[in-house]
Amino acid sequence: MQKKPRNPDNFEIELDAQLCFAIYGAAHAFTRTYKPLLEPLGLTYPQYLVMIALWEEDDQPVKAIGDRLGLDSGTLSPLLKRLEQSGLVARKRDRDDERQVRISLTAKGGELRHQATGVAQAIGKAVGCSFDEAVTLRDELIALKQRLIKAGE
Amino acid sequence: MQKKPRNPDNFEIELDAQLCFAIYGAAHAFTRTYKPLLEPLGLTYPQYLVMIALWEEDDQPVKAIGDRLGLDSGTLSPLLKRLEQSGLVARKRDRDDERQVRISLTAKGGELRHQATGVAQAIGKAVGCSFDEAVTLRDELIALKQRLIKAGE
DNA sequence: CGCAATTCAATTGCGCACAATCTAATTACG
DNA sequence: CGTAATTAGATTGTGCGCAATTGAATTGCG
Repeated sequence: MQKKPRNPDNFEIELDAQLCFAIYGAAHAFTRTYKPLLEPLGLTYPQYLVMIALWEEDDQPVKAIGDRLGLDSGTLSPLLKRLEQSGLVARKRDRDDERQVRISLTAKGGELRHQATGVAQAIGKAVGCSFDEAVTLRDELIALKQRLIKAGE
Repeated sequence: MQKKPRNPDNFEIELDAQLCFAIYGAAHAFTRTYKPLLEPLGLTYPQYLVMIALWEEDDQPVKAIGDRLGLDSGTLSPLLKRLEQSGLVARKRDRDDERQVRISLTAKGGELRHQATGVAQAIGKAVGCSFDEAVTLRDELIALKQRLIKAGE
């Protein structure tokens, strides 16, 4: 894969686009790998992320979950309603600040954590690289994300 | 960031989940970075990917574009209709195999390529890492994607 | 105190992403 | 040859992801 100078009359995908495309593809590959593992739990991948956030710390406001996952209320409101309908979480207004809706795990939602342990193991196997490699890649991606966010002010 | 053995009664996000989450976040950061750059061109990011594919090789069947980008007809059909309505591409049945719909650039679609040169430059700047770093990261991601796909048979 | 600005969540609208299903065209095979 | 299997694309339905708007609650400031 050689790098040629940009030539508007002889277009090639630039490295930046290749990198972006590689991330795009890897992200989709991840969600596709998670899908069959999460299906028995009745969760989609973004719902699983929300459950992880709640397993780490129960009874959080929507805003806190959104900050953690980088999602806004337009995404979370319907998603949380579906989790509520599945009987995994409860939604109640904070008494001290009635603007906030606090999300808490139901007994069923808390127990799902045990069924989910197999998921991480299966993913670890599918990732198929060493611990150190995974750490490095994770940190590079986090750094890249930070630079992109910073570049966008 | 220390690694502790898995303990179902004291849950922590596993490295695999952290890696997945990092990719998820980086992918979103990329699309957010592209968004304001592509807006003046009247393109979304997936539409931009399709245009790149067509700038590389004009007059492709939907299937070929889908294979290139990892998208199916359920995603591409409406997307291509929008590109057609924007006057950037034309859709016509292949005469030799009427199952296929060939997508070709209009004059307007071809010219858009010149306006798009600034996009890659801006992304390159936002990515903010060296050429070698970007190459390495790209290749690691491609390898990871391949392993994930392979693990899913 | 009282009004303006801010914050939080919900809602609306648009555009992917993908499974499942459908139709039409082509190819394979007995 | 003719039927079955395959292939291409479109359609439908569900669920994100995000911008923009709304409405209610809270905070800040004169």
